[in-house]
Amino acid sequence: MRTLDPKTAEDRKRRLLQAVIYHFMRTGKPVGSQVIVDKYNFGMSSATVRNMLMDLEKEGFLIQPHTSAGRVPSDKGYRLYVDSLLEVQSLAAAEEEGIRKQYAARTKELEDVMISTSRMLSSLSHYTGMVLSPRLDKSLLRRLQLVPLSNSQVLVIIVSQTGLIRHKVLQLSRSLPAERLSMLSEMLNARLRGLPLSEVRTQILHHIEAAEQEHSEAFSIGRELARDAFDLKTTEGDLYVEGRENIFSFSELGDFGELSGLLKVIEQKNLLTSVLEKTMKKEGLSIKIGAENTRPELRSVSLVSNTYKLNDHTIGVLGIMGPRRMEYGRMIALVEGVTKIVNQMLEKMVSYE
Amino acid sequence: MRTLDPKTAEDRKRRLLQAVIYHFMRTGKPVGSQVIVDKYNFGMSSATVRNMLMDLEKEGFLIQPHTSAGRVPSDKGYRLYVDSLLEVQSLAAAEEEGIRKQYAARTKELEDVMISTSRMLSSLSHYTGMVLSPRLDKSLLRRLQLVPLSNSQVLVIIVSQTGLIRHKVLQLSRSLPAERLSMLSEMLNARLRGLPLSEVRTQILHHIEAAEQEHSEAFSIGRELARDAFDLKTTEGDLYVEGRENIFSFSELGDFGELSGLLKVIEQKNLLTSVLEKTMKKEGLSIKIGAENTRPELRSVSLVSNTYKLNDHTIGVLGIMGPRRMEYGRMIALVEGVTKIVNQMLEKMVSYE
DNA sequence: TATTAGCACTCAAGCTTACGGAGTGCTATT
DNA sequence: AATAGCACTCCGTAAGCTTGAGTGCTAATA
Repeated sequence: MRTLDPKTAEDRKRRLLQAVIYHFMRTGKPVGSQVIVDKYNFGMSSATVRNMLMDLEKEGFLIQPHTSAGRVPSDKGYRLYVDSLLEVQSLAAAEEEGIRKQYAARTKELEDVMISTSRMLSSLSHYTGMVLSPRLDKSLLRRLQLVPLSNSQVLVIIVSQTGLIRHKVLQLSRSLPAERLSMLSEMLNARLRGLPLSEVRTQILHHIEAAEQEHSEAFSIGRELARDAFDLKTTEGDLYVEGRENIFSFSELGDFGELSGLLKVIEQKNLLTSVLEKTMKKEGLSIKIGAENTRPELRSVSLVSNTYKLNDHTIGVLGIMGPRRMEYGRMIALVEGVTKIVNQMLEKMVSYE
Repeated sequence: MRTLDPKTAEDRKRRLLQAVIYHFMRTGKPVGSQVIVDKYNFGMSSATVRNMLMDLEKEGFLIQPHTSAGRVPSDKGYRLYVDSLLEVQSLAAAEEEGIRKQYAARTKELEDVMISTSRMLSSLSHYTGMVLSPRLDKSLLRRLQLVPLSNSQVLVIIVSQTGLIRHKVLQLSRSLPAERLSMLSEMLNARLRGLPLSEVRTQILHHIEAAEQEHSEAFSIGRELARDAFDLKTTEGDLYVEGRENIFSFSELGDFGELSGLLKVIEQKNLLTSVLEKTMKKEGLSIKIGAENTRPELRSVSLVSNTYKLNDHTIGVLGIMGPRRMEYGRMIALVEGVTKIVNQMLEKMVSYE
């Protein structure tokens, strides 16, 4: 049995890589040939292992921090590990049920779901949990309500089909009696319901123009509505982040500057939002390992995220950010499990309509 | 002129302390006797300065990190500095006008004011800006509106006199036609307006009981309203924090653990809220230096905060968190200036009513 | 021909030593 | 009371040394 079947040899190399990555994930220290021999039963000497490690390094799956140190997985190594070596676990039924219960009953509106979800992701992973909520302008209008606050102020309430609730105070240039306002509210509500919010703006103007003859005051409020309340530039998806403090435990306390850069990205909503939005481009699970993230500040972390949807339309992303050496298996299972639950909750929420 | 008037001597010691603190604030390094002689014109030799420094240390105003190092101000030293040495500057009129403009026109509701204010504090101080918004249960009800979302769901909108807007989705146990709901909405609105929100809950039940004979359905929704929407335990003052990332530049990159603890406090809303609430107990400017903060994690930072009010009632706090060696003069002026502006804005907002 | 044992080599990390500099406290002097 | 002078302390840094884990290569082996 001297000569090995090349397939077997290749297979063994894979298993070795897997062992190295696995060990590194647990310890965080470069892995040497001796440890492999000691702790994993490959039935060969350290010298042989070393030869194979050299091969793996030449192929780019491993990296030596410096000559005569053990090996550390490269991004490419992790990638292979994630893509093929890993048998994807799924959340145990009991575990999933547990999560479901945690959501409790108080998730009637979308914001609650978002908050609970980011908490859940963070506390179960011990990393940082993130959820990007649906963009308002992509949602359909479920209800529009004008509430008089004073002679010259109106509170505009916008409820989207997805359960997002937004409000905005409008300063009127001319006053409007309460009864007229509530009529207007009903009128607009009836005509605009079900429209995408991005179209509401132009539709308001349209309807208002038609009504202009009848009630000139409607014209002015309509213009203000369209301009201020439905100016959706500012209504990009909201970001919910939980467990930022965990980056201290997982950032490998490398150097200070790196940590600081990471913090800066995590603290700034717009930066993190744009990162997440990128992963939303294609539906489904996304894993970004180290430098696969475009932002250089994120080169030492990995992102596991998934899109969630409603009526077969992708409407948002959720996921976790952790160290590159995370237990991808568990994390993938977690993110997928939570996504599943969120999808179901959203569906249920809309069906109440 | 050998023998000095004791008053003059004391005065000179004060000025020396001031110089040490001033210098330390700029450089962050322990201050030695030589530097004082070189850069500040006290007209005496380093030996004399050393003697005085020893006195100041014995009195507890200065600390030596270790034998044969320069001196560093103690909390007590900063305290004296702040309390008496410091001539409080006020914001230049032009500067104040600049801030006022920054607030822009889009601050019609309270939340906008809070957000803008925390941003303002952070960006002008380069530290971390914080605002604690009024507690909802302490405010008066300005408007209550029920909006039908579906047969079994009602959106409850609560607008406080201070301009706080809260919403809550209510799941009804029995359905209610839209017209009846809007009548109920108007009825409650008329009767409850102006009441403190903390009383609204019991009042709802009261009014509902009276109406029970007429409309039994009102009873059930009223109970749900009182139980869910006006359960104000969860409505403690909201916290707005901006510029967390700045703690990296001011935390003197001491040791890692300290920074991590600080981060943890800053990240957790409830912790930071309770810290700020403490400073709210007595009205007016509050300066907490280092260990004067009860939380041990905050022992290396200082807090400059001020209460803001409406109708002579303290309703919230705003302030900054920075390094102990901050320029207290400028920071105090900043916090006071911003408070003044916020007070005025709040007054104006309520007057729209 | 794949594997192994053996060996020389490398490098990071930790420890010791040396030393310059900043700063002090004390004492004798003015 | 203020100062000059001096011995001393301690930090920080750099240089040298040792240790140990780990490597790559080569020659022997089954």
